[in-house]
Amino acid sequence: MGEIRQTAVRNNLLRLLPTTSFTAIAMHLEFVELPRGFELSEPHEEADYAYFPETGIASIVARSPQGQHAEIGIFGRDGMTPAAVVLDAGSDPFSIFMQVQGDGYRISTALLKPLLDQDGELKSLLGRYVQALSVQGAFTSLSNAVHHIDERLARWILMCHDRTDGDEISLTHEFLSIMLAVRRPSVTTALHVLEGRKLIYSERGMMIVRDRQALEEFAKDAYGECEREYNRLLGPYH
Amino acid sequence: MGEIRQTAVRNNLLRLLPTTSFTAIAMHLEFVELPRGFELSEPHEEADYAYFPETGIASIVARSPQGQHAEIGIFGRDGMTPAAVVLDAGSDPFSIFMQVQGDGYRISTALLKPLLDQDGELKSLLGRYVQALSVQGAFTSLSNAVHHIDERLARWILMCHDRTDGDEISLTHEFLSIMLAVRRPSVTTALHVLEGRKLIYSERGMMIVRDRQALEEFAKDAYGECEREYNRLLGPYH
DNA sequence: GCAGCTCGGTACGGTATCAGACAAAGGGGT
DNA sequence: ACCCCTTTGTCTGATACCGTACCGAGCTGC
Repeated sequence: MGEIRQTAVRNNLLRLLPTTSFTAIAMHLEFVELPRGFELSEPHEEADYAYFPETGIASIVARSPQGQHAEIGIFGRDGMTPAAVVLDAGSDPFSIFMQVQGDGYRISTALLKPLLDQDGELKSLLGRYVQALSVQGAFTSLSNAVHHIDERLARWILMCHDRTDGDEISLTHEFLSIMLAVRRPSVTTALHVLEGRKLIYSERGMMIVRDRQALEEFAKDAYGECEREYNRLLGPYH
Repeated sequence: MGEIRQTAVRNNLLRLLPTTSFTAIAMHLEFVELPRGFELSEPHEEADYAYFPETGIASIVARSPQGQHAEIGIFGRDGMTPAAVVLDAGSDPFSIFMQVQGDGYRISTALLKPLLDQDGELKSLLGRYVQALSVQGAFTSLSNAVHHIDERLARWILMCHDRTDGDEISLTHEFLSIMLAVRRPSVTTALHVLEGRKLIYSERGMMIVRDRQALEEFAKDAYGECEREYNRLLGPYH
């Protein structure tokens, strides 16, 4: 605790805080490992901690009563959870968990809430992030409705790539199929398409981005809008 | 203006405000007609007014660069726009317009912003609404991904029915097809399915809900989650 | 080196939905 | 009454994706 230098922090929200706001929050931040599968918040339960990832990627997943599920957004060092704290909503109906292992800072929600009430800058910053997140959800919705699987896969890879350091993303097809709400074999064939165009390289349990530029062109209509919105609201994060 | 009695107001957010908050905002509220097609806010533009509908239904639509579009949510007397004011985000990338004609109150965003900063109750209430709205978007996303057209149509009709007074909803198939991001003839056949099961009655330019209970059962997995969340956050609105 | 698991590749038939086109029906204006 | 425009109904062929099943390939442990 205690000694966190803001310039050494990688989480974009923490970086963007004014110095005074940062020092106020920093004394309560605790560094934690975030292993794959770690639950940052459970559906309909009030979270004990807010998390600001430094590395790794978290998934936000909605589930229907009958157990259908779809990913509605992801975040890494660009974001935080839970949005419900910022909106004074208590809980939200989503599963939020680490999909790519990493680490980050946490603060008890009991401590974060009063800080939010006192500090307009903090509130505004996190408010803008919540907007960016909900815009991401909206464009996921659009993509689910109108884009083909391979484009949606490309979009998804790009979004992960934005939030990781190297060009390597390690995930199984099974997992990807859940994220995209499609069959597992559909992921396999969609990956083959991308691989055939030399946009990515893929092998058991992981893939490597080979040509990011071309990947963006392939995803074209599916990628970009919510990234532009994030940029407008909170600047670049990588 | 001046003389708006809170008990006579139908907009649920205005109704839920504590009396002091309501009187503070009420003196700036202006009653306006909201004809079909009226733009409550345009993409990437800062809105001049915030709207609190009393009747009618508004659509929130996301557009991709290449002009694909999909509805991500709707609201009527249960909500307001723009969410961006609440989140200190300036604008948002959506088209928001009246899809069923109605009326409501508006207030200049320049006046609403300072009220939000001063009044914690107002801020909390609208924050909770923003959460409800973004949850609605999330479940739209899920529905787009996993549910069949007729279920999505049923969901959509139910959501409209929640926000209107009678059992009658007047919209063309063309319009519906845009909302659901499907072909126009697909709407026609999906409506036939619902009509065949005697859940609705449909004729040129309008439809009538005949058996709401059965409609909910038909939509089953697609309907209910975000309504429960709204209820938890803001109570019933009809 | 073999057993046993997870993960990935592939195949087959089925179907929901699409793209596009066209015709019939309703409704309003002159 | 008529014309015209909007809205709805229907058809044909194509295709993206599904459900299911099965097998091979790659890791891990002993």
